Formats: sequence, C-alpha cells, structure tokens
Amino acid sequence: MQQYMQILKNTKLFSGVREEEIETMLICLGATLHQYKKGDYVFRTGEYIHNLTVLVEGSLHIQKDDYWGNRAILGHIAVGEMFGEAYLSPDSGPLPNDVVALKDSCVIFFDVDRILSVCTSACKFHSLTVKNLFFAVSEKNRRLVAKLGHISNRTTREKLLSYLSDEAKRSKSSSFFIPFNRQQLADFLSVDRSAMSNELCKMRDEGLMEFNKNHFTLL
Amino acid sequence: MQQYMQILKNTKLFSGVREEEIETMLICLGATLHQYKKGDYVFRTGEYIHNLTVLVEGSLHIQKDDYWGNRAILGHIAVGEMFGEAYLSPDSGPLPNDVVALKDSCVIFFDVDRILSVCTSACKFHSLTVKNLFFAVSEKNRRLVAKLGHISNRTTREKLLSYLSDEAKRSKSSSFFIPFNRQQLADFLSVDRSAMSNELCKMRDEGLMEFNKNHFTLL
DNA sequence: ACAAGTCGGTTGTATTTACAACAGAAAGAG
DNA sequence: CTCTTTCTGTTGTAAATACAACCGACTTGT
Repeated sequence: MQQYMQILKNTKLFSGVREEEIETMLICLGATLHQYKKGDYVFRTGEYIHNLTVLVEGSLHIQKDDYWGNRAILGHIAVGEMFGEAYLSPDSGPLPNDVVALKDSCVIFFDVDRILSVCTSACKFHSLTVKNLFFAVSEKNRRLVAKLGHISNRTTREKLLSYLSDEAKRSKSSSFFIPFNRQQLADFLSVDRSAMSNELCKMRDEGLMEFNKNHFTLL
Repeated sequence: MQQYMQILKNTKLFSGVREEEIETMLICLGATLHQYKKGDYVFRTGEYIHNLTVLVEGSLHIQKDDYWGNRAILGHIAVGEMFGEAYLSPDSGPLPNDVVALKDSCVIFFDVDRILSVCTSACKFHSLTVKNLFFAVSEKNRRLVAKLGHISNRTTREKLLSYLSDEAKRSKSSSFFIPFNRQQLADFLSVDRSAMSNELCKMRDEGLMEFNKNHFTLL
C-alpha cells in the first residue's frame, strides 16, 4: 500500500495528517487493498457495506439500471476520491446503486467500526478523521445539490448549459475536459443521447461553444 | 429556548445527549433564536452562511428559481430537522438556493466556529456533535441520491411512481401523506403541474392508487 | 355572506423528447 | 494492415411534455 502514499496524502480523508501518521492509521483503520478489472462491480445495489473506500488507481462510476435497461449515472469517482462515506451510519440502509470499474482499478477499504469507534491506542487522529469525513460528505452533498440543479432544468439544452457552465466554473476556465463520453453524459443528465448530441451540435452551430470529444470550450 | 427542549432532544444534532447537557451546549455553541413570517427568506441564494440551523417551529422549503421563473423545490424541512450542515466546511462556497418559510417559523442558529473548534471548557460533547453532524449529512446525502433516483426517471409517470413508492416505504404503509400540494410536488419532481395532475388521475383510473389532496394510497 | 384568491383537474396545441436506424470516424484487436 | 467494435452525428416518426386557458370546488379575509 506504500506505493499509493502520495495519493493517500492528498485525499480528503487524510487531510492534515502527516505521512508517518498515515502509515500508522492504515493499520489502525484496518486498510485492505482490492483490485478490480474493467467492468467489475465494486459494490452492487442492495448490498450493506461496512467499508469506506478510497480509489487509488483507475476510475469508477456510480450508476443505477432500471427494469427497462435505462442507465442513470449518478456520479463519477476519480483517483483520490472516496466512496461510501454516506453509508457508514448505523442506520443507513442497503446501497441504492452499483459501483462499477470503468478501467482496471485499485481501491483501499477502511473498516467502518474502526473509523467510528474511539481508538484506545496511540492513534490520536480519530476525531480529525471524523471531521474530515464530515467535510467530505458535505462536499459530496453540495455536488449532489448542484447535479440536482442541472437535472431539474426542463429541457436538454438547459441541462447541458447548466452542467457545462458548472464545469467551466469548477475548472476556472472556459476550456475544460469532462469525465464522460456522449452516452455517459446523457446518462448523467438523464436525457436521450441522440437528442443531446443534436442539441450540442445546434449550440455549436449557434456559436455558443466548441467541442472535440470530451474537451469543451464555452464562448 | 427552553420551550423547544422537547424538540431539540429529538434532533439528530443532539442524539445521545441528555437534556441538562443540551442546556449547557446551547450556550457553548452560541445558540440564538430567530423568527420568520410566512414567505420570509431565511437564507438567500449567494449568501455565505456561518450557522447551522435547526427548525423548531413551522416549515421551510429549499428552493431555486431560475431566470425564467421556473421554481425547483430541492427539499422540505420539517420541525426538528436542520439545514446548513453541508455548508459548515471552510471551503464551501455561497449557498446555491433559497430557504423560505412556508408558515410562520422559528429556527435556532448555532455558530459554526464553536461547533467545529475544540471546546476547551467543560463541554465534552464536541466530538459527539461532529459525529452526529456527520451522520446527519450522510442521511441527507442518501436522501439526495434517492431524489436523484426519482428525477432521473424519464417520464412523469415513472417519477411519480418512484417518489410515491419511496414515500410508502418510508412511512411503512401503503397509505401516507406527502408534504406537498400539486404545484409543489411538480416543482419537486421537476415536471409540469398539469401534465402531472393528468398522469396522477390516469393512474387512479387505472386502479394503481387512490388519493385525496396530499393523502395517497397505493394499491 | 361575499369577494378574492388558491387549488386540482381537464383539454388542445405547439414544442420537445425518445427511439430506432444508419453512416462515417476513430479506436482497438489480432 | 485489416477487421471489428465503439463512438458520434444525423434523420424521421411516434410519443410525451410544456404551456396556456378554463372551470368548479374550496379557503380566506372582511
């Protein structure tokens, strides 16, 4: 797990914790390394999870498929981000969605009970960890609200503009990459891919934006 | 603030804290009582907030109006619930939506800095409070994901069924009240009111459900 | 009791979206 | 390199939605 120290150092979970201390905490929190092939399920809908998960290599999608085969992409997890923070509470029910590896991926599991119970040994970072987790869930919360803001627009064009301006703001540039291809973006915004593609091209022709694959420039 | 002790005792924020201890904490956390008339804004989009808010009387909506006057209702806050947990982090930006009183309401503000900084005095409940906050944001997080699940359905009927079955599950009964009138439900699900009303009546005629005002029974 | 306002349901039409199908470009496998 | 697969854009049609307008039932305030 040593090899991933640089990534762990920069995670929200270990914010404010020094490298040597992280090493101690890896043991203290019962960290274990797991590997997944592209397309593998890390978690499935309905599972009760007992781990906090940090992605150290690859890429994950949080998604949900309905009876009719429609897929909704609820989120995207990049290296250094975590998953499952919101399901550590004792009263959280089963997982409502799947977590799938987009590429070959490595994740580190942390034991819930060890995170939330007070550690009697030398590890004095539990309260900091809980605070970090609180901040992390808060941020995810704000992102979810932002996403709701995009999706609750009525038309495909409005959803696109809302999402793209948000991405531009996040990257502090009118030129940016998005972590989706067309189908994934459509699933993320809950719209039809072809209708969305159509709308994107219209906006390009109207001079509102330029794009190439997953690189966009707002004008 | 004494008069609201019964409500405070049962909030997520003070879960596991005894009544006498809550009294101490009210002072320790810098609690102040604020009153609002029906229609008043508790917070406005763009504000930077520095308080955790607990509703002790009345009813609030979290909502967002766009340029064209469309209103999206992002959430509903009932007595005993709180607002602002997700905006306590130092890096949280401005509030992305309005919080409005639906009825005459009373809220208690708690000072962020006092919640998150370690209290040097006798008050030993800070770490418990942060943990409680963590659980609270986690739950709100799960609710947001659930709401995303409803909204990301493609048709009005699917959104309605998704939302209503969720409410039925939450109330553990096929018969339940929802906290919205028709317009508000439409705003919550991001659909057109008349189209939704139409769809509801169709489903009633098909024998899928019965309803009267905001009371629903799934069959 | 009356007037004004709110709420829920209904309808028709214009607009938008979903779906299916296809073609060229790009990427990946052997 | 060639074949296969994936990705993106395009089009036409069927279906769903938004919008406006209207009505009757019910509330609220005076």
